[in-house]
Amino acid sequence: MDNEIPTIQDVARVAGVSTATVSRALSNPERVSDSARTKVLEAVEKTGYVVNEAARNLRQQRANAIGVIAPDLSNPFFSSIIAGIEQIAGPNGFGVLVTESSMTGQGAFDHASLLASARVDGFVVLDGQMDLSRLRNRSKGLSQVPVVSACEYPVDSPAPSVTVDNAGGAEKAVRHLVDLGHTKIGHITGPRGNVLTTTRLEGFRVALQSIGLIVREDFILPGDFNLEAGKLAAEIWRTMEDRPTAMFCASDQQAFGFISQLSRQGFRVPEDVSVIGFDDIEVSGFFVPALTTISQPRLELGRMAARMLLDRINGQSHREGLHPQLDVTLVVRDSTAAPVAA
Amino acid sequence: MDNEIPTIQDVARVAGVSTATVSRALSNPERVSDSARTKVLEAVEKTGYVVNEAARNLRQQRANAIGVIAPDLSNPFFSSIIAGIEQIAGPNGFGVLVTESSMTGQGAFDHASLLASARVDGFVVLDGQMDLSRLRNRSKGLSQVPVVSACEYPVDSPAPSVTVDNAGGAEKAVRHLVDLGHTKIGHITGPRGNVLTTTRLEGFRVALQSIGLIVREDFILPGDFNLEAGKLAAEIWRTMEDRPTAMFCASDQQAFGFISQLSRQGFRVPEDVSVIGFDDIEVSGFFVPALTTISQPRLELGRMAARMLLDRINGQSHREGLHPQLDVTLVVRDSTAAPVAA
DNA sequence: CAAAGCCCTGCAATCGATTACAACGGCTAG
DNA sequence: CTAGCCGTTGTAATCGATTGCAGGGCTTTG
Repeated sequence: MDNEIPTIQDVARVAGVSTATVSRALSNPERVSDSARTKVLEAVEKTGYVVNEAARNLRQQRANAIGVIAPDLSNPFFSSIIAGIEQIAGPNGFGVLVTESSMTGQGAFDHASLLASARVDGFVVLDGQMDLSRLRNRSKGLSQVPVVSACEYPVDSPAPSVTVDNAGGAEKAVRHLVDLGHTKIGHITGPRGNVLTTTRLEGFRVALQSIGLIVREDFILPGDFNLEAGKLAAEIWRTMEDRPTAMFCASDQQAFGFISQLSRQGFRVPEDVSVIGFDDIEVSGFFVPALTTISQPRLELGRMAARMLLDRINGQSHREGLHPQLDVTLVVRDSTAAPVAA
Repeated sequence: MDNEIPTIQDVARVAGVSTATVSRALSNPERVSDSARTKVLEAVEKTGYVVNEAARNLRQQRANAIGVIAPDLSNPFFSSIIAGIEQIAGPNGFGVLVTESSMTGQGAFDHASLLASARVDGFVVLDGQMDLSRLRNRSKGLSQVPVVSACEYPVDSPAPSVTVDNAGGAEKAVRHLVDLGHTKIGHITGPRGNVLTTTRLEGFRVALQSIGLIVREDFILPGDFNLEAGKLAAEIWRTMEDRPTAMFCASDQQAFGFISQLSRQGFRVPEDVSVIGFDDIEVSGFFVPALTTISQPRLELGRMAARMLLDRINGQSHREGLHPQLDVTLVVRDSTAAPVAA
């Protein structure tokens, strides 16, 4: 077996045609004759030819790859989205380069350089804090840098984005708790400055008001999306004189931290306090108690973001609108129940 | 601001030197004069030049990227490893392309093609079931295809790998349970045919025997690493006439599924049965009850795999041995306790 | 029957960086 | 004083695929 990698020259020689014909036969099959096409395909089969992407990328001035900028790779929430991106990008011939936002500025891996260096044709950004303004444009015809925000998004950016209905999710959560009979409902927020934090908080406020309940500011605890934040919030809840009987958490992880810490202190969920999360990550259905939560279509989020980005890269503009918003659904499990009569 | 991307020609013109000098000044700074170097660096600064990777890759016949083949992207266990790979690859100028094994054969994204097409220089394989034999060699000087297995590994492959001491972990788990006073210890295995499954099972057997306990085959339940498998095992445990008082689970996720299902049926952990997991994923410390488990250094696993692969790609051979094995540690939390006196 | 058009194909330029080779100036040693 | 060497620099070939342009053969049309 020959160990050398065959080039288009080899294929051309075997097929008895020019390299131009080989190239055309492979990328524009309808532009060559039937006989040429079959000869080329046979030669490709025989030689085991695979296109050299580096050469193609150089000539075509595109990378056939997209970058994904995620804030935290170890968070299971993001990995599903990335899987969704993969599902679309791969079959379209695009590679997916994953980077953590925290890597910015590390050697040649600054994200701006990643684009400028022709390594990727665009980005899916999962981190709302990213400063997109520094990205330079590489592809000539495009009016804007090919970037699509998913999930989180910078508030003032003109970049297209795909998100979920965060306010609607908050409302569904509140309504569920109210339906169970709760009136003293608290909220643990996400990190300060995050769009998801503000939209979910706002949705929470609006929902309470529209139902006719007053919003108690002391029931709104500052937090983060991670486990630790839930734990800290639990400590605060414990010391409150007048406690909420139900908590709407900004993320499932946060809810886990909250429940975990309460259990450790001898409280029980949902008997002592109902808890509802947001995200519906895989483990939520298997937590103890199984977590009631707002389910996000994470895979679809990634798939749609990838589709939108590929469209932009290919010059087609917003097939599905500039800012599609996906629906979320309430998943009722065991962490919420009617409040015990006082 | 000029919207065109500057090339090495532009830098050469601004600096008043040839492109060769620019190239040398950037990649072999010691081979040019001080004056030339400063002129070049200033010109780079002024133009905002970033090397075109496609051109470099074509000329140098390498991609400056590595591929990661993971069985399941949504499993949080793998994402940490990928983060570790990123940490090493990025600062070394290597991109990281992530693919799921399930994508194999989808369009141009067959993994063999990925290598042959000069998109990546090598692979970190996280899936022990992968057939590595089909990968073709691209880089001339190398004796073997640059592949490093991490975590899981094909049993008969000559490829280097970095793993953890699975048997040792199993032994630590068993010893912990025995120390607590358990004698009836069961095990839920991983998926059939997986190396981790067999080494952990074997470690479990050996540990029991060396302590002087007999291995009860009916206490060994077949499973998988996922949540669902734990749930199924719980159903079996429930129907057993003579139940183990402690279960060693092949993964944390599996342990969650097991505990979750038992709770739902009214059993309590660790009062009715002690449970110990394997992996120590982030949520384990926040489960209810907090999970006792064997902790794997996942980030370090990824970092070391990346280092080994980069060494191989650069022609240096196995700086740290062909098959390093990292230690695991026992983390005692609340899911294990002494058995209640019968 | 000739002019015009179309389809298919090949030639050769091109993308942007790296690098083998040659040239050149200055220095040292004989 | 000159041959030889070294350090520095530039010229131009090179990587492999794509694609503008032109030419050859065939069909269509006036």
